[in-house]
Amino acid sequence: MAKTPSKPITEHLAYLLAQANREINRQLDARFRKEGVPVEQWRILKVLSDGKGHSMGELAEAVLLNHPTLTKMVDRMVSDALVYRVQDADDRRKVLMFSSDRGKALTQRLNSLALSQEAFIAENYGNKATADLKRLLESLIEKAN
Amino acid sequence: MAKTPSKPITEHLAYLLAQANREINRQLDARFRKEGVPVEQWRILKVLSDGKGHSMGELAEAVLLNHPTLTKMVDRMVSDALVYRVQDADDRRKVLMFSSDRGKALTQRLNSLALSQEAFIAENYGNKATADLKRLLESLIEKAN
DNA sequence: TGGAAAATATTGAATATTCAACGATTCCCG
DNA sequence: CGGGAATCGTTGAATATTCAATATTTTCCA
Repeated sequence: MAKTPSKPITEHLAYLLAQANREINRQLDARFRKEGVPVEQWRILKVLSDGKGHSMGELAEAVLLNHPTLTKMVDRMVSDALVYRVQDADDRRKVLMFSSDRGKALTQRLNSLALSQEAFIAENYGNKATADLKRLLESLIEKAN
Repeated sequence: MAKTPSKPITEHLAYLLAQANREINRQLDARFRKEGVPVEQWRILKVLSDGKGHSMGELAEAVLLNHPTLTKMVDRMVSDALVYRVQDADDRRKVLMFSSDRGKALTQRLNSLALSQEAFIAENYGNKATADLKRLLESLIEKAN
């Protein structure tokens, strides 16, 4: 009886996603290095950049962090005067997060770095491939929920 | 002058990858729950399942962990008698990792859980979409290196 | 050949994340 | 209305990850 060669890990979707995510995230992190900001903080700032207050729960969902992790990351950002908390008057269990002026200024610089990465990818990987990939990812995410 | 509405975060490739990765990884983790093994350990076991010894450096690369993290995870797996270390006779700086019998048995159970997830995805998301997505991810990873 | 530089893995300290429990507030229904 | 259940966010302890430094071995070239 022959050994059944199991499917290589590199053919698993879960692995390919992890690998691609790691690589792209690393490149983005490298660009953000000079601002000294992790990618997660950019996500937070970006979500808050609409000027509306967002609750911690909303934020956690949007920026792909679980609650305690977000709480502590926000603590750091408050220390850095990038964001601030306001208790929601309508539902006093909630805390609404806002971006400070300093946070907004940083957001713009980070946005620009992120856009430049997007442009770099589109150029090296191809516009069509990039668009196709995004579409497939969106659809996977939708199905997975 | 109108406010320039910045590109929503959900349109950034980096974000879509992070989101998809998080979701798929969660589902896989949920399946592995009953074995009490994190996804990273499955990757390690899977790479070692060829029976050849793999150095820590090789492994770290293959399983998407950096060296110190891998060292400590391997420590835990050695405690659990899933893997063991052997100093490489040809290059004594290196340590070769091997899977124990217990590790191999666990690997099979995990492989089966992972395959069932793959099947589930292929079914719900579509065979063609899954294949296309994998192809695009492989190509992105290749370009990104 | 000798020895500086590179490669490999680990360690310890600092940092970050997670899990479970908690406190406060709101919801809901009997 | 009253009070138990659910929701929201935070905290503290346990765990995991990362960064910088280290020890060991090999490589290589002067």
